[in-house]
Formats: sequence, C-alpha cells, structure tokens
Amino acid sequence: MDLPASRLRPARATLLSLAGAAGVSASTVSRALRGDGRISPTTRKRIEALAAETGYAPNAMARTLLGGRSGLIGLVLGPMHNPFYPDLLEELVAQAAERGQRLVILHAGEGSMEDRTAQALLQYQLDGCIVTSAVLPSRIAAICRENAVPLVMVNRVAREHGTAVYCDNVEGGARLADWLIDAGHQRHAVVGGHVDTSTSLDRERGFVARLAERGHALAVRFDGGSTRQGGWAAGTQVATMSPGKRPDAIFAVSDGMAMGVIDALRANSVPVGEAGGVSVVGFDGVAAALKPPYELTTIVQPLQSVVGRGLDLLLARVEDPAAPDEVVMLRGTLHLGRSAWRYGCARGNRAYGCAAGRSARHP
Amino acid sequence: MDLPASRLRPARATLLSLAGAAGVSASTVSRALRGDGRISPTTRKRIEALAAETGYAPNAMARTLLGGRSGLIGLVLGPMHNPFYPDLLEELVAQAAERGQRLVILHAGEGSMEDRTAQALLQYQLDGCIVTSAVLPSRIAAICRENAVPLVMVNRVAREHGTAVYCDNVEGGARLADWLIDAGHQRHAVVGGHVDTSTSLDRERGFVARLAERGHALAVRFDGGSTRQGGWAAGTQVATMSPGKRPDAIFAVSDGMAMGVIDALRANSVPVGEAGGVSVVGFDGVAAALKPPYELTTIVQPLQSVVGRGLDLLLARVEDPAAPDEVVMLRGTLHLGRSAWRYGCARGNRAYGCAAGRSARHP
DNA sequence: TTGAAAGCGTTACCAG
DNA sequence: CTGGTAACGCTTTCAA
Repeated sequence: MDLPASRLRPARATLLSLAGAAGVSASTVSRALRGDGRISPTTRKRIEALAAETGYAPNAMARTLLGGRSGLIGLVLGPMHNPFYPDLLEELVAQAAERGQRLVILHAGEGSMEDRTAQALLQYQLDGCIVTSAVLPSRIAAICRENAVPLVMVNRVAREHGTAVYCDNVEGGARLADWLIDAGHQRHAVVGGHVDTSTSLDRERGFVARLAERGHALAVRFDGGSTRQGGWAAGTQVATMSPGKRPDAIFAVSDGMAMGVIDALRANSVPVGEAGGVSVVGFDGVAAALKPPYELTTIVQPLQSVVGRGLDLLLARVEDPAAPDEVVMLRGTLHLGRSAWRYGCARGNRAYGCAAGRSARHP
Repeated sequence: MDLPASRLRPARATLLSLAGAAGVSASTVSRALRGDGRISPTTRKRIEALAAETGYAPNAMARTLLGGRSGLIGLVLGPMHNPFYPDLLEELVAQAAERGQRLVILHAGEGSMEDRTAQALLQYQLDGCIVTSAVLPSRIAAICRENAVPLVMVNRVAREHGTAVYCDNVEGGARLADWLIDAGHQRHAVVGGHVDTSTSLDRERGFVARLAERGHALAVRFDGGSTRQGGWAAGTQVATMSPGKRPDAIFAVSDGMAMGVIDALRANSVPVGEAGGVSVVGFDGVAAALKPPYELTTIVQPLQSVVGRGLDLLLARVEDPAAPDEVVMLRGTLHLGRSAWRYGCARGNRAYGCAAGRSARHP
C-alpha cells in the first residue's frame, strides 16, 4: 500500500523505470528511443509516449561511461575585450549545438589557467578542445597531446604543428594595401596589435610587404596593443599631425582598434573616408564595425566557415585520432564601407556609387 | 609475454589500473587519493606517486553516476554586443573555477534555444543553471522548475518568483540624478535601453523619479536599444540641437550606450564633461568605460560580488533544493570620471581636483 | 587499515 | 522482434 519512500524529489525517469512502466525490458526501451529498426511500431509508440510523458532524458554520463563520446568540447577563449571574440563565441555556440555538441568553458581572458581547470579536460571526458586564444596555454596543449585529445586552434596560426583554421591574414593585409594604393592613397600608417599574436603580425606583414612591392613605404607605425583604446591613441596622434605630413590611410589590424581610430579622428574633426580626410581600414568584419556609424572597409572573416571548419576538423579527429595535423586557411572578403574613400570621388567608394578605379591587384 | 593488445591508444589510467600497479584494491586507491584518514601514510605516498606518474584523472562521469553532483553548471548568456556580458563572462568563469565548477554554455545571444539544447541540461546532470540573459528563455525555466534544478538569475530582476542577484538599478539611477542635479545640471536626457529588459527600465525609472522629486523634469528621452549604435544616434541628435535647448546632462542606462553617446558628441565637437558642454553618465562600470578615452562617471556594479553571490546562491540550492527563493540586491558605487563635470569647476569633478559641491542626496 | 561486492544508467552482445 | 547479462569507473557499505 505504501508508496516508495523516495518521493520527495520525484526521482528522474530512467530506462529501467520506463521499462517497468511499459512492461518491457530496458534494452527494448533503449532501442525504441534511439530508433533501432527492429522494434515493433506498437511498442515503440507506447514507449515514446511514456518517455514524453515522464520527461525522460537519457543520462549522458552513463552513456559516456560505456566508452562512447561525451559530446562535450572544451573551449579556451581569448581576451573578450576584442569584439571579435564575442562574435566568435555566439557562432561557436550555435554551430556546436547544431552538431549536438556542448561547450565547456575551460578559460576566458588573459590570466593563466588553474591546474584543476586543465584537469577538467580529462575528468569530464571532453571529446576535444577548441582554442581561440591568441596565446596557446601550454598546459592545455600538453594535456591534449599526452592524452590523445584532439585540439583545434581557431583564428590562430599553427606555426610548428597542430590542427588549425584561420583566415589568410597576410593576403588580407595585402589586399587592403592594394585597394588603398589603387584608390590613390600616398601616406600609409599601420596600427599594430598585441606583439605576440601571430594574426596581428601577419596582417601587418602582408600589408607592409605589398606596399613595398608597389613602391610605397610605410609612413608611420603605431602600437595599438589590440585594444580599442590603443586605436584611439593612434588616431589622436594622427589628428595632431600637420595635414601635410598626416597619413591619408590607416590600417588598423583589427576592427576594434579601427573603431577606436575613427572615434579619435572624428573627435578631432578629421574627416574619415572623405576627400581631404583619412581613410581607415580594419580587419575581422565584426558586426558592430560593419554598421553605422563606422561602416568600416575591412577584410571580413568568413566567421561561419571558420567556425564550421573548426568544428568539423575537431570532430573528424574525435572519430579518427590518427588523422594527421591539418591547417585550413580561408580567405576573407574585402568589404567596402564608407570608412575609406577613393581619390577622385566626392565621398565613399564603388559600393556607394563611385565607379572610378579598380580594386584588382596591381600587376 | 605478449602485452595486452589495446596499447595503440594508451588507455587512460583508472582506479583499477592503479590498484593493480600498486598491489592494492580499488577502494584503497579511491580512499588514498581523496585523503581519507584511515590509509597508512606509506601506501598513500605510493599511490599518490603512481597517480602522478600515470597522469591519473578521476572520471567525473562515473562519480556523477554514483549519485553525486556533476560539478557542471549550465550558462545562458545574454547578447554579447553589450560589453557588460564579456566582462561578466570572464568573472564567472574564473569564480566558477575557484569553486571547482565548470560552465556548460547552453546559449549565447538573442536567438531562441533549440530543444535538444534545453535537454542537455538534464542529460548532463547539470547541478544548476545561471541565466544572465535579459529575457529568461521560458523553456529553460520550465525544465529547471519541473526537474528541481536550481536556477539563479544574474543581473536580472526576478519580479514574480525565482532566485536572483542584481544591482540596485533604481537606486543607481536615482544616485546619478542626485549627482547631476547637485552638480548644477538643468536639462536632463535619458537614453533608454531595450524595452523588455527590466534592468534598463528600472534604471530609467529611478533616474526620472528622483528628478521629479527634486523638481526637475526630463527634458528629452531617446531610445538607445541597448546598443552602442543606439547611443551614437542619441548623441548625434543631441549635438544637432541648438546649444540653448540642448540637454546639459545625459544618462545612458548602460555603459555601452554611454560610450556611443560620447563618441557622437565628440565627433560633432560638443565638449564632454567640460564647462559649456554636456555631461554623460552611464551604468555598469564595464572595464572599457572606466579607462580613457571615456573615463565615464557611472554606477559600477560590484561584479565580483554579483558573480560570487550568484554562484553561492546556486550552490546552496544544489546542496539544499528546498531552500526558498532568495533575491539579493547589491548596491553599485558611484564612480566619478571625467565624462561629467560640476558647474563652477573649470573641468571635471572632485575626483579630478574640484572640491565644490556635494554628492549626498538632497533632503 | 584494507578488501569485496553492490550499484549508479546506459549500451552491446548473445540468446531466444 | 525482444530479453538477459556484462561492462564502463567510481564510491560506499559491510566484513575482515
């Protein structure tokens, strides 16, 4: 007559409890719920109904224990003040969900990682690890290597070894140089990023090299430290230069800095993207930079593809740990906004009605 | 003579493998590794050495299966373009790690949540859930309630029921009104946030109510939509008003918008935080807003405490699911930066050398 | 101080 | 088509 004592917290439904209620074995329930072909439609319907009714959710812990995959991916995030990372995070979360995977945050920001955080990678049987941080935390790298846990770097160049997806930073920088030269700019400036991020260095290198190839020299270089504030500082300096000596084109190697540059120029009444003013170009294509009031001319990273390929590479290595290191480079697209102008146009560029010039690479 | 066949992927060490190597039982290893008192120091040392050597990491899945806690917390993140959320995320990750917990991202951004994402909450035996999103996804709320999974809202007011931590938005708004009035401002503007975020509404309400109490009316209101771009638009409008009619104080209900306002004012040569210009104040105290070139006067949310109390409340409810709903309100601190000035001072305020006036509440 | 055994929820294998 | 059984790695009685 008495009900079981443990009814205070309505114990979550399990395979066994469902089996009892349906009058079948646990194996049958398991098969029915996962769409195994050899189950009579009748019992399947009954079991499915029962599962829905009780709000049954399979226990991923038990499944993982059997030796399967956990469906969990570790995530190491870069400094969140760079607007690219919030954008990246949203895309990553969405696409991981599409693939039935969840992200476990192992780290965010610039500090170093606790020991037990790194251990979590193993404790929770994470299937793999995605690192978006510019600086690859050595502990994670070591743990992944020693335990054959696949690791994929996203937006980070794998110089020596490892699997990675990144945007062609060198080519992007070069493409911007081409466009600026083609559009008639003469005095070029660069706002560099954090010194030990390979992406920043490559973008700058590509830009400067192409300038040189085409007979232009870099007029001035600022250190922007990969922060918007650093961009502002650079923009302020430019604004204080005499209009004759002032650069007429500024390449900030990330959109965050580029927005800072623009803010500073405008605050000092230096026109941006207009005749007689300064053209500003960036890199990344973050959402905020493409919209007013910036409408940046920039290299847009194919974020969907970057994230998609990153996850695909990772999951492929989860399937086959013996897969060789693979590095995927994707090309960004040059987006023409209003932040850069073309000499000879009253304002703006082709995208806004100016047909002059061409943006193909100079021979 | 032959080694076991499965040596291709060096099978991860387990309790049993350690037991075999140490010549003791699994129970002993388990006890030794978790500091159970009744293990001889000798065997303990031996086992610990062995564990370190093999890089043993306990299997959290197995432990959880035994009925313990998973150590996993679900996280629902708000729109990442609001700079408060990146800041919040970093703090949350750090403090969760300190407490030995990991965060599983269930959602980020504004879209709606997939069904199976919500199911993950149950599948992975998440101990609880933290929601920082302004809009509480109903599915998560329902699942948590039905399954007795504790849920804590952070930076979100729990009007009807639920456990939450938030900053006193009404009082913060009022405090800013007080300061602006005390500093001699006459024409007050508000830049409001997203319409259905309780935090934005409360901040605005507190501000406007205090203005009224002290005989001031709101001169003009803008809709900033909680985006920096919205702040820019508002700032632009202000700049186009004739100096006689222009507000001399603007309260943007979040720092992101406030920075946008400042950018727009500066771009239009309207001085910010100086005699003859406009004072701009914000709310949140995000890192970027406190530094140059903004140095915002703002209500700084006690981020460490907000996050710390949030986690504490959650973990307390994991221990004791019967704990009653609890709402913790923390007061922010008024931070005086250079973005607002005091009439009678050449520039800036007390924090920058002006001793005039007082910031206490008017009687 | 240590060991043996049971059991958590699931899946896979082998029978029927 | 369905059921029984073993096993995954760990903790927790209960015995020794």
